[in-house]
Amino acid sequence: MPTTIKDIAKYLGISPGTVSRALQRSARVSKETIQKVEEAAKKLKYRPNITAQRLVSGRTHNIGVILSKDIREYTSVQLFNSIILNGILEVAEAHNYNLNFAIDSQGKKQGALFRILQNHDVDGVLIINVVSEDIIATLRTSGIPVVLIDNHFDNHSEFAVNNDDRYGAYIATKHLITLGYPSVGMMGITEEAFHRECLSGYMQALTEYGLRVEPYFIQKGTGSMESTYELTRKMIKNNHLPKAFFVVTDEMAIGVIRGLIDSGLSVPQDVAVVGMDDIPLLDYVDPPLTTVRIYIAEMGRTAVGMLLDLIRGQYHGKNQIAIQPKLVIRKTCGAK
Amino acid sequence: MPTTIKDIAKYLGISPGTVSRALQRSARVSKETIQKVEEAAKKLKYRPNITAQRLVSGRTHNIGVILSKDIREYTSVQLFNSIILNGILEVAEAHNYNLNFAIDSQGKKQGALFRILQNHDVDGVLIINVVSEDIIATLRTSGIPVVLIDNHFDNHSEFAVNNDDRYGAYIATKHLITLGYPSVGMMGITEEAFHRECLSGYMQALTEYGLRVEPYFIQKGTGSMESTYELTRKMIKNNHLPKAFFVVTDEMAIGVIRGLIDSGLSVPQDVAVVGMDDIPLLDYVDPPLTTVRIYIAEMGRTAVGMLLDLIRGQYHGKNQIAIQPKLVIRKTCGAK
DNA sequence: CTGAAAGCGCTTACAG
DNA sequence: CTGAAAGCGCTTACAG
Repeated sequence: MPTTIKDIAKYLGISPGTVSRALQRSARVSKETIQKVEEAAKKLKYRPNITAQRLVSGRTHNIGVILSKDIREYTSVQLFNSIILNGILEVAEAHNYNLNFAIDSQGKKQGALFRILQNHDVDGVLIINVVSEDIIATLRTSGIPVVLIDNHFDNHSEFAVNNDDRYGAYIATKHLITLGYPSVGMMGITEEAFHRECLSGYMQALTEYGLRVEPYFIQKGTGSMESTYELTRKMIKNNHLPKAFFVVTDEMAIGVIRGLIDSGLSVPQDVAVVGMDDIPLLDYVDPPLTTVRIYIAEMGRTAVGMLLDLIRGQYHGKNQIAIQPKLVIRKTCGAK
Repeated sequence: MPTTIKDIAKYLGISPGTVSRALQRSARVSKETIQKVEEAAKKLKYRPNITAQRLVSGRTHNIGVILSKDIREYTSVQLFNSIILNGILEVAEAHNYNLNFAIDSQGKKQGALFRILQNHDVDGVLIINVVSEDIIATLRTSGIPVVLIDNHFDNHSEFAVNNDDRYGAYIATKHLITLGYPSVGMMGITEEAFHRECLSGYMQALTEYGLRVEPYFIQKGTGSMESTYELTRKMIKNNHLPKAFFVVTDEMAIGVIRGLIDSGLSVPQDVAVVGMDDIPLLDYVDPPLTTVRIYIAEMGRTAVGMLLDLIRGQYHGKNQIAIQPKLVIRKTCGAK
């Protein structure tokens, strides 16, 4: 049996209430009492029972973290998520908050997600990646503060932290254009909101430098390496290819490069490629991939800060925060 | 204010105790009462207050997960950990357990780790990777069940789940030997227990096939790519190199390969290499790395199962469980 | 089968 | 500055 506040009270011959106040170093308790209590607490190895504290305070000191199913797969999406998690962990830990994880099992009305949402078990919720809309709706009715991370959500009334995809697409495309490639294509993705952002940045660069928009040069993969591999092969077969590609994820960019190489073309000599994410080992893939580095841990950190303020009812910033990415030049863009 | 058990009681004109029992579908409550209560609960949107349940049950339904500092760095260690986490999450979720994370901030006596350990906030603890010994000692005195994962801990009285490193080293070395390489070196690591395991498997293969042991061919890196890069360059400079290497991690294996290539040697023609881990993108590094695949998510799953049994006081298996890895053949071993 | 009561460990008005 | 008491939301012997 762990020591309780009562044990300390009995030990010192004072009341439990006073012990509690002393432990909180309340100004309404004498210095001597505080000291006596602290000594006794140490001696008796007292540790507060958080559960009891939670019950009376109504605060759980838990943050729910909802991940999309994807994280279970062994892909770079997973790594991406795990880095966001690190950022979250860092800040949450500093503020004495615990994290409760749950997977969005798409509609399955049970499991940890359900528990977290409905059982008063969290003070706020962080949602990573795409999660079904009805979960967000459920959350909204529950009144629990929610912050979306990397969620490419259209509704601007949600609190969200994202990579500035538009800007990322813009700098990548611009980089390729200023390198002198006469035509730049974009390999986008079937995820609509995300695609739209990238497209907007891509178009801005094209317009700014007076390049013609060739609709065929804008394709959409599903997110997998295979999808862009096939798309690339198809374009090659049709003999209609830009001199450079901005691809919206590194994994898809590797698919493009493989498609090119397997058709006997070389990168960047025949076609240049720039990806986005900056997943690990890119220095060692062949050829090393130039990409747009997303500051994912920073996204996590920012989101927790926002959520904590929201929980305390003192967030006054913008609903949507976009973190600026940065170009990382390696070999596939052809820059010397 | 959320609905409580009292609200339901008042609404139905029965006592809170009966409501509680009905909600648990106790056999000692009439079928009609159970039905009435369930309907009322639904109608009033009742959700149990987990905190209160915890206070009375004494069970937190939380599992503490302690990670080493490493996870904050953007390396494959991190990915490795994140995959273990997936395995953990999967099983914990299925059993309605939450996860509480903490970073081992090496001796810093505060933060989430401290909270988790001392505040009755978890029913059991999972420790991933190397954690300082005194934390394990603290845990042991607390009486909370602990399972180590990927911890390469010497003390066989601890509960632990690990990769079978000895076996991994054995199959890798054996593979290289049967491919016909006359000498096989091992690039080990400064982490002692881990190194010893690998060495034992490596030696077993050498002995079994009657290969001579050349002490200079057994080196130790720190874990980083750079460390093995330098070691390899040094061996080349000394003009004393085996025809093949088993390297205990993929990241270090890539360091070896870079060292070889930067010295004008080719892989696997001049020197073959086999790594261990099977981190992502290995198909696309140059040349694609043959490796020993570790089933890391499985390690996580196994560990949670063990911990849950331990918590319930009904674990009767072995203290140490080793998960068997598998050889994944790509290009660097030179197998056709 | 059901109710009244005590209790889990803590906090916090309310008196004094 | 301190004590006695009520209460957070639930569970569970104990009676009946």
